[in-house]
Amino acid sequence: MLSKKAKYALQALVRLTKATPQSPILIAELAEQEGIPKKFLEAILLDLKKHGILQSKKGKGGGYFLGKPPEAIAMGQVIRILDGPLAPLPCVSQTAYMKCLECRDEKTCHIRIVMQEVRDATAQILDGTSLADMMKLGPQPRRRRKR
Amino acid sequence: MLSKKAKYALQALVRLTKATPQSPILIAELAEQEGIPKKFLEAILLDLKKHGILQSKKGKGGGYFLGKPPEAIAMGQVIRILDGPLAPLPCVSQTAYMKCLECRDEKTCHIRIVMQEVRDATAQILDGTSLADMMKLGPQPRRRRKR
DNA sequence: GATTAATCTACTAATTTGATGGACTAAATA
DNA sequence: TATTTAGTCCATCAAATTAGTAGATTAATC
Repeated sequence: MLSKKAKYALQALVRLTKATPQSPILIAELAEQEGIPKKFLEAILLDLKKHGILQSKKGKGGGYFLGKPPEAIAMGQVIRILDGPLAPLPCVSQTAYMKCLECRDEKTCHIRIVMQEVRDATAQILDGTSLADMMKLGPQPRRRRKR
Repeated sequence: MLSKKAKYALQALVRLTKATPQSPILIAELAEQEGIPKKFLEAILLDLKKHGILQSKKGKGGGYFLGKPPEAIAMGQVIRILDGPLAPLPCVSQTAYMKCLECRDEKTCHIRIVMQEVRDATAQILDGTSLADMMKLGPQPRRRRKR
């Protein structure tokens, strides 16, 4: 389940596709429009900034805007920043692999094999969908992407 | 991320494929073999029993065994029992749908559309894989199932 | 009726999640 | 350069969830 943090982040990013370095959007504005506690959103945006997803300007006329083109911002990356690995088990994570403590033979662990499939399917969708892709989506489901 | 509860449940179920009504397996035995706190496992098995996944016998010669054939036990069902809906957002859950509070138009919510894809892909794998299927899996990935 | 083993009730501890308050820093501008 | 604006940093907090424990009870077998 996605945390509120990640969901707020995605909501904010959708809004921020309308921002530019010349006309950034205020935290307060985003918070109000999306019904997100301002202080909470503040921490989220800062986190995204530290990972290069966003940039910001201080002082009058300041605010937030995208740190790179929406084509280069993958949903998977955003969710990992806020919620950690996509994998349902640490032993199938690509970005934060950790061996199961008592798992004697990982290669034949039945549970692991299924969870690996789940992780791959999830990652394929989320890493294969950029912010730009998402903005283009309509009510009709699309065909599965290749990569 | 799968909870320990769900992971323990799956581990126990793998072991329980070896049990029969005539020779059930003890909670204590399962707990020791899998390194699961006994009392914790107790609650998990009871929960699975209440949902028809397991059956049990009390007294000497008692223990747990599968409540239905392993072909009829879907991974998705087990995980839902222990961890709740598979969906990353309540608004894309088939089994526990809940509208987002401030989402004005669900049909065009970009986030929802992507999360719907994730839920569908996850459910396809987990509801399409029975305990029997899982036991058959080897290190080689299989082709995606139809349903 | 003694033993075995699951069941039920009720906690408790630890961790994570969601959120808040206030001081501090950098940029713009009057 | 003083003031205002708006992001940054730090510390803390409450609620919820997750993980685990304790002890009494019930049902089956010998």
